Amino acid sequence: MTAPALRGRVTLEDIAHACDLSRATVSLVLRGSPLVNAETRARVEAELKRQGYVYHRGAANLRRRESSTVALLINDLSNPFFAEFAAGVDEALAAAGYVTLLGSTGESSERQQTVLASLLEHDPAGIILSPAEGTDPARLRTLLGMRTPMLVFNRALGGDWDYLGLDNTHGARLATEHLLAQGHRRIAFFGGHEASSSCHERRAGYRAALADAGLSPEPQWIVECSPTRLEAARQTGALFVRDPAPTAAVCYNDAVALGLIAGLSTRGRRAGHDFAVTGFDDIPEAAVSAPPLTTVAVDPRARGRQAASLILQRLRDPATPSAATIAPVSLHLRASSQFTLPGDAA
Amino acid sequence: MTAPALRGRVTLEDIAHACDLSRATVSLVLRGSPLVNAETRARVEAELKRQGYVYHRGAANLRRRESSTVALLINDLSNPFFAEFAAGVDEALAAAGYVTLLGSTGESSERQQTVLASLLEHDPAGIILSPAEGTDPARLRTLLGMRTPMLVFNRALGGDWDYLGLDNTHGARLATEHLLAQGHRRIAFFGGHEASSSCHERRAGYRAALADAGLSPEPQWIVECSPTRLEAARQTGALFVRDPAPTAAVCYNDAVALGLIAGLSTRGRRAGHDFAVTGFDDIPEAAVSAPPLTTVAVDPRARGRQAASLILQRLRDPATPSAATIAPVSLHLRASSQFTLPGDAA
DNA sequence: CTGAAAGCGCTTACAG
DNA sequence: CTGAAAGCGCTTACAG
Repeated sequence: MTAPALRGRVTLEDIAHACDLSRATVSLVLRGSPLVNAETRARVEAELKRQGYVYHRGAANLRRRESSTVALLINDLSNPFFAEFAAGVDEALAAAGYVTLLGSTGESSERQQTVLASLLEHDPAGIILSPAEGTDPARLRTLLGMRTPMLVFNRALGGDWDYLGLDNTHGARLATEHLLAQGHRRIAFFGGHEASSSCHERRAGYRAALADAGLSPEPQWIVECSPTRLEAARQTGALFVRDPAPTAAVCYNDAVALGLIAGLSTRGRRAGHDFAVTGFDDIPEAAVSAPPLTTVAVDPRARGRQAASLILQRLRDPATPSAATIAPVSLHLRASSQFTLPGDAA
Repeated sequence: MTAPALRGRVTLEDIAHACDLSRATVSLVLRGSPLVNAETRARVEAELKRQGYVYHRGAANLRRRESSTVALLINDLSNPFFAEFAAGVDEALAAAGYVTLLGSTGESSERQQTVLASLLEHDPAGIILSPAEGTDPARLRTLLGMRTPMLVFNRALGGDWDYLGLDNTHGARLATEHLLAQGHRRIAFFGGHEASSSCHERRAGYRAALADAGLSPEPQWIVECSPTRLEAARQTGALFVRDPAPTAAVCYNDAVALGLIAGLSTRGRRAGHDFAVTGFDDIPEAAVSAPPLTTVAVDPRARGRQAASLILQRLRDPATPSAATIAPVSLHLRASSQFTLPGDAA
């Protein structure tokens, strides 16, 4: 089997010629102008269909100095959090008549510069960026200039870009309060790197909840590790090197929590029985792990829709106050019904 | 905080004017022509940087009648299979200098028509489509015409489009042989709809493996259900209504397998102990379910890279034979080490 | 109600 | 080595 023969493009000129009209009139038909005679319009529309005309939005955008695309730059779609976020962004952009230009940084700030430069050449009306770790705002600004509005998601960069963040502090507080309500008093914060803003904020929420309960964490209860399942499993032992050992842990995210559950199991402990664990993100795996994980639901798809509508609003009205002042997203705890703990009040 | 003042676009004309040159010469510099005097080139490059020039690829593409985008139409990024696939596509397209235009059909053939029409107006060089269920090839062809090459992924549509499919038959055979090797003789095929080509093919592989072992399935071992976790859990009972009941099931996909595991648990049976289950896809949840699932690894990310390189090859050489003749992807079984079964040879 | 003309930002033969 | 001119497919005042 061979490829079908490709045909050349049908242009307005072709339609105009066939209808004995000028390009201008055909263009008016396309754009739904009321000036055009009804009979003329009908003739043109029939011809458009007959020749299989496809509007060349790029040419129109060039002439009108507009753009109908928005660039979406994320870490990687392999991460369900970003995949859901991207799905939400695309859904809302499509509904508004925009097309999503996709780019992945792979969590590398170098690649981020390259990919962003490439996307900018496609003249997006706006940009939604979930910044790679270690992003330098100054370099970003140099690349971006002042032409294209950008919404930063998930990781604050400073600068005067719009920003949509999760209320990490509040989320971690919810998780910590959940464990306190179960009777736990020796609660660890497990995973993440203090240098990242989201980890920093989550730890703050954790400390605040403990402080409200008149508690303060032992230093050895705060354990750093890369936010991956594997690293978390490897670092599990760090929780138990010194007494008093914790009886529960607020984890930086679900990946870490799942790794911790595995790590506990290796040590003969059963999560949800000997040791309580909470996650953050509510990734699909959280619901099917054994036991199902109590976690902070972030609803990344809704965040995506929200990000899209923020950037669209900015495009409509460039003078609106920056979204950096918009209240952070509120989160809720999705507690697993199967996740009950023995009273372990120390 | 207010939005930064947006500035107008810097064009070749601006650079040319500043350097006392014509647009043509600046264009030659951009395109790396050896004709340009070295000193002139240096001056232009400095000025490009100074003014923060951004190449307008759309304008260039219009003039050159080229395109540097590829449209990717998938069901929904919420499905990790498609998210991984999309990640692979984007990775390979970006490496080749293309930008991905994203579109989601939500498994609706109506939306597929709408979204594809919108993407076509952005003049993609090619299209990668994972078709929605119930896609009508004739309507697709009407919309597409003969201008834009398309690669169909995962679900055969007929027509003379390029096609990349999984070797479903082989995968299901592997899963079935795995269960046979464990000693099972009464093996069900659970989930999916016969009408879908992938389900049809997987059942064929299952039957073939059984036939090779001198077995043929009882009719009640073939159970239809929608390929979702919930439906699978609901349909679990259908496996046990009549004797002889199966001792194992080859599931249509991982979602169905996880639903079946839940359904078994409701009935007091333990998957991997009283009843053996295999999946298909190797989604991330498969590894963390209890017990971890033995499944057919499809490596959707590699499929994405493959799809991208096929469409790129088609763009390079429109006359290459259609990929419909390309050998289907081979699959392998990812057996969970924790998944051991009692000998249950009937 | 319709057409001629100019122009969006670029490229590419063709001269010189 | 550099520039003038035409043109990609469209839109939009401006005439008529």
